[in-house]
This record gives sequence, structure tokens and C-alpha cells, in this order.
Amino acid sequence: MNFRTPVGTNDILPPSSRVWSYVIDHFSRMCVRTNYDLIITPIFEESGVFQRAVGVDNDVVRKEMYQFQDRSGRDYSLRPEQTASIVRSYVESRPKYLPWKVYYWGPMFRYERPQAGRYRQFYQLGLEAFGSSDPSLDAEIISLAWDFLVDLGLSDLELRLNSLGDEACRPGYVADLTKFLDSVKDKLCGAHQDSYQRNPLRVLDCKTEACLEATQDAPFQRDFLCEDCRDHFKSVLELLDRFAISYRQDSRLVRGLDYYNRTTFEICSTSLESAQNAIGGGGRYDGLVRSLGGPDTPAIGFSIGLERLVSCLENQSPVVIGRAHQSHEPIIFLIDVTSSGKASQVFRDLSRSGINVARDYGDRSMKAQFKAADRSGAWVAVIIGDDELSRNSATIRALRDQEKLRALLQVSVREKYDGRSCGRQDELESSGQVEIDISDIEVFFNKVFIPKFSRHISLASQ
RNA sequence: GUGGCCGUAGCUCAGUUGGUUAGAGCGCCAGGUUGUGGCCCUGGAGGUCGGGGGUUCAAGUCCCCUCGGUCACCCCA
Repeated sequence: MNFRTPVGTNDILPPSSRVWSYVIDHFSRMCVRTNYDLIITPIFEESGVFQRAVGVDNDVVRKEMYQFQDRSGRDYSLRPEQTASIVRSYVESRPKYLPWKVYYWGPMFRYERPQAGRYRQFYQLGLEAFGSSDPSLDAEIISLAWDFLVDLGLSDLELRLNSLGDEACRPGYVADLTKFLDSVKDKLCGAHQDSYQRNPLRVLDCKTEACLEATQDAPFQRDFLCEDCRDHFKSVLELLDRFAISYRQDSRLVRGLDYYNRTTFEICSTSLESAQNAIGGGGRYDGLVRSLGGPDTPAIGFSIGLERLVSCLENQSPVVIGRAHQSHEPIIFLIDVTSSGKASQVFRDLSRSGINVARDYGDRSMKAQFKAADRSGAWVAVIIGDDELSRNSATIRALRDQEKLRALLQVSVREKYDGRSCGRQDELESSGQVEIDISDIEVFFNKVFIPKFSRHISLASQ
């Protein structure tokens, strides 16, 4: 019997993993540009971190946590989400300067039945900012999430926003809502007939006809916001308007984790075919630091599901997918039929000089090596045969896009660098390939050919 | 936790009312042809038909159990 991945988990394999690495890289750059620093926390924490943060009544904690005892009997859980760990880390390390802005990406774990867009080990990327309740921070966070997705080429996105109020106005609202639900409880869907008392807000988020109908005239938070919350929310909306980010206010939007207050948001893709169409979301959690034992510190963040994001991209962003693959393609494939070990040396030198390079192994026939070169997606072959070896040279031949690349090779080999040209151009006309000294190979590619080549590539991908 | 559909080569699938050594295409490997690779030709490797039990002279085909995949409910990323 062969081993396989555990239920609900899967390997992220090439070529799809190229998209992952591209997306994560894109995200990291954006975060660095906006002054967020990488944070890496343990993948498991004391269970209490999540129980306290997410809420013991929440499904995520009640029945979805990978909770276990280690060999010393300590009660740990694999993280079902990242925010709680980061808050724990904030409280533990007490950063000197505020705001404290951090970003992350990594695996999360929830014990659920897998289905399209839902896994037991899944990946999120996101960011959190601590130490300011300025509504412009809310707008910054929302716009970062939005722009990140839009810049990746996604278009069928919908941003929904809500304000959940704060400790001043929420309790009154919840009491009112509960009273209302008491009066219509017979009309609620089966799942919520009892559970509405534990978490009344969830009922508003229920998609069943029964609950939707029963709660049509329910009180909504927007009518209960205190003045501070109302002003705060209004400022956030005004900034989003200025950014020309379109959104929809949705009074039924209640996020699944209990720590949220004030601004909450969710981004869905209408093009995602599965039932799990929320790509990401987030919001404020001004009370969370305190409830994990820290000083009163407002905070806000968002997270995005990588599997869902990548599947959106694969559906509707061919340009980005192409670019992601291209960034991993070898430019050069080394073909060596001399069994002299020359390829090993050239491979090492070229790769260390910064060029994506690939090769074959096992001294196979030239035909086999060319086939491997084709499959690798490399743009040119660098061939070392017996003739070349005796002259200490290599032949360069275009593999893809031959007409253009031959022209580029032709120009490159004639171009002077440091007062001389690298190649012997005499053979070019007839065979469409050039021969250059091995000692010139790094200069030829790095200084002459690749600069032209990158321009050719970027023109081609436009 | 509940339910629908599905499990035959690396991949996509054929396998007729149960009947001899289980097939195809693609992919892979080797050889030939070739303008040093892409096309074409020849050959080859690779399957305990998810696993276990049962019915039968005979099971990939029928029955039961089980494991896995997938989608949906629920929940959420």
C-alpha cells in the first residue's frame, strides 16, 4: 500500500507551485513597500490562545481544531488561523514602537470535511497592524487587500463591508437582536433554532431561505451604532470612495471569528465556481490584545486564502499565470556530449552569475538531451560537443521563437563589450547558431544577450 | 457530523448479458529517420483492475464491508 497525503491535505506541485511562489513574492513586495515586516510564529500554540481569541463557542474552536497533548501533557493546537498567534506574539514581545505592522503567510489547520476550496491544511497570507484606531488605517488595510488582488489581474471581485460596533453599542444591539430572534425562532432554519442564543449574529449570516425571511425585519447593527462608531465607519467609507474602490455595505456580514468589532469586510470572487467563494476578509479587533493579557491596543488585519486565490488566477488571469511560469523558466539548457564534466562546471558558473539554467544528467545521447531541453521550456541551448571542447568554446542555438532569437543572437555576437566582441560570427548565417569562447559565456549572456532578451520577453508578454 | 456521485497503467479513459495470457491514446525510455530537438517509424518499460470478504466452475464485471477521491449541507479561507 502506498502512502498518500492525509485527508484534506495536498502537495503543492509544480507547475502550480510556480504560481504560489509568484503570488507570495508579489505579496511580500507589496508589504515591504508599505512598511509591513515579516512575522513567523509557531504552527502550534497553547490551545488557550485560540480558545480565548476566537471564542470557545465558535465552530472553529469547538469542533475544527487539531487539538492534542504533547508528550509532557501540554495542551496544544495547530493554528486554525493566524491572528490569534500574532496577538499572542504582540503581547509577549511588547514592541517598542507603534504602529506595529506585520505580514505573514503559511499553513493553517482545521478539521473539516474537505470540498472544493476547503482543506484541512490550507494556506493564508495576510497582515495585521497594531496600535492605531485611525480610520485611515482601516482604509489602508482594505485597500491593500483589494489592490493586491486587482494587481494580480482579478476582476470579478466584490467587496462587502459592515461595522459591528464596539463595546459601547454592541451589547445593546445584541440584546435587541436576541429578543427579536426569540419572537421568530420557530421560523428559523433547523440549525439555528437553538444555536441562535449562543451566537445571535450568526443567524443574520445564514443563507437559508428560512432564516433570510425570518430576519427580514430584524434590527441591524447599522441602526444601533454609537456616535464614535458611526463617525469611524463614515470616515472609512469616505476614504474608500476617494480611492475609487467600489464596495457594498452589507448589514448581514458577520465574520466567522468572534473577535471582530467595528469595520469588517470580505472579498468574494463571483467567478469562483465552488460554494466557497470568499477569497479573503478581515476587520478590526480592538479588544483582542487586552483579552489575551496585553494593554488596550486597537488592531486590524486581513487574510486571504491562497488556494482560492490561485484557483481564481488560474480561471481568469492568464497573463499573471504566464508571467509566473516564465519567471521560473530556464533561459539556458546545457547540452554536453563530451563526458568531460564541462557541463557541471559551466552549470555552476552560469547559475551563480544569476542566470536560470538547466541541464540533463547521465551522459545521454544528444537527441535525448535536446528533447529534455525542449521540455524544460528553455529558450536557448548551449551545446558542448567534441569540436567545441577542443576549441574551448560552446555553440548557442535558439530553441523557442527561433526567428526572433536568432536575430538577437546575431546582434549580440557582433556587439562589442569591453572593446571586443564575444563570438565568432562566421558560422551564424548558415546554421542560425553562434559559437563563443567558454571564457566569454558569462559576459555574453549577462551583459549582452539577456538585456536584449528581457526586452524581447516583456514585449512578447504584453 | 450528514448526504449524492466516483475508484481499471504516470495521465485521460475503453472493457459488450460475469468466460481464455486486461486494452487504447497521451506521456516516459531506447533505436531508426532528420537540417544536432520538435514530425514520422519500430521496439520497450509500467497494472496484485483502491483494499478485504462473499456468490460462482469462472468476478475488473454481481453482493456486503471498508478505505480513498470528489461535490454539496454545515462552517469558512
